[in-house]
Amino acid sequence: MLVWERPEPPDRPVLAPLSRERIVRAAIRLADADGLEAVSLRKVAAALDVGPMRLYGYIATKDELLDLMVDAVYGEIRPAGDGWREVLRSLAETTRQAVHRHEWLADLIGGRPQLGPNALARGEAVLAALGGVDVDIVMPVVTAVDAYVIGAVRREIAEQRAERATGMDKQQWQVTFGPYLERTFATGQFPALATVVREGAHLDADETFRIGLDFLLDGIEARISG
Amino acid sequence: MLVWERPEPPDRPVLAPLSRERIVRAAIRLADADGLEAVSLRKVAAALDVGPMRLYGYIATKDELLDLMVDAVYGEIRPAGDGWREVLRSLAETTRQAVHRHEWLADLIGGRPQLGPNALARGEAVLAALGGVDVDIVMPVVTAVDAYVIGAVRREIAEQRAERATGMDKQQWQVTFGPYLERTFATGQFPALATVVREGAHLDADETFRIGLDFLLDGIEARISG
DNA sequence: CCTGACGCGATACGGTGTATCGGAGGAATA
DNA sequence: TATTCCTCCGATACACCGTATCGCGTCAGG
Repeated sequence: MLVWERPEPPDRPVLAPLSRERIVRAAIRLADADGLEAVSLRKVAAALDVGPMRLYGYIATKDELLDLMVDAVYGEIRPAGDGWREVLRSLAETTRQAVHRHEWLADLIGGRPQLGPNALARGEAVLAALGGVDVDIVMPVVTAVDAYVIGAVRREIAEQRAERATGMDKQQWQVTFGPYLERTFATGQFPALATVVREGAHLDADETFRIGLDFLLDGIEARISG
Repeated sequence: MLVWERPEPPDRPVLAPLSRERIVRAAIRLADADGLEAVSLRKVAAALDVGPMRLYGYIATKDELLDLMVDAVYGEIRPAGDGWREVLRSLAETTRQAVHRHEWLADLIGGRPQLGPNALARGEAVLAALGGVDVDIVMPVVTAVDAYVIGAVRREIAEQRAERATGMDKQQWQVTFGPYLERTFATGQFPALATVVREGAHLDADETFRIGLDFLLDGIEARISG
């Protein structure tokens, strides 16, 4: 052991003063790269060259960090378009795209009320663009579209992960539906299901999302301008 | 320490021979009582008077246990009714009720493809009841309804938990919308949002769910029988 | 120069999911 | 019956988690 310890490498600049924002960005980078289960306070701290406990000066709890991550992504969503239908479609599509950019969002979306600044700004943008719609019905309409999007993207990402895990691409999956399901269908227990899967049209994820969204928008149309 | 150890309490009957089903039931009991985060393999095992490692003879992983829990609840859902609209409405309502009986389901639903026997049986029941509907469109229709339900109940349970956490009842929550939001609205950053929240009709969870569902069913009607 | 407060981060604690492996118990064989 | 083998159970262990605690180094004030 040395008698005098080198006091500090004096030239390493104090990179940046650590902040909520830097913490959240680091967490999102980890989640984008390796999924949500790769986000631990220890790993986030390590990515910032800092002890784990340092983070508690900026966030109260891990759940708060997750909320901040979600809100950060909500900052990427800004619906646009003319007329209520375009606005709602844009809201749905841009939200879906955000989830595809950040798969881990599928695990968190809808799981907690989103009251962060970016989520509120998104809501403000939507409602402002929907200014012409009856104030008593606009909230249920937006809520319904959000609900549909949340459920649809969750299923979509879940399916995507399952395909990735089995190593099958979409085509194989839909044709064979997995050896397990083939076997199950072969038992004849689920005739209606088997018929639909084998004879029904097979749609890709984009089409499925759009069709369901169109159902919903068509139904909304009847109440808004019908 | 005794010279002879009591070999075993001979009268305690070997209660039941441990099975997937008993494990899943125990896990569901824990989750119903204390939430999903109370479900750990150690606690489930303890509830069954068994060492944690015993469980691995029946399940491969904790995720598999969670899948089995979800599938077990799917066994409670059996839509009924005459005509496609009644069937779909019943599908949505009974699924929602199942989530309200098992709040933890909101955390899991839609998170993985459900291919268990009960989920398939639910699908079979729905499709069989929808026998009259065009085979090319029935799948997107059911998928859309499921997506809406998943997103809607997630938001619903999330909001319910937030209210419970703040100790506010629904009325207070909607009127004050929390001191934080009041303060935020007071800044004038979100005029459209503030207007809608303050002037729009306030609906309870049942109404909100039903209205969104009606939007969707109305939109489906146009494609099915319109 | 001394003292005090303060804030950082090392350490610690109780928990998690699950891999490993020694040993007990029963079955099969001599 | 005695002995060997095999199987399967569960104690132990490992790596990791979120976070409470608290000693120490550092700096401000007297």
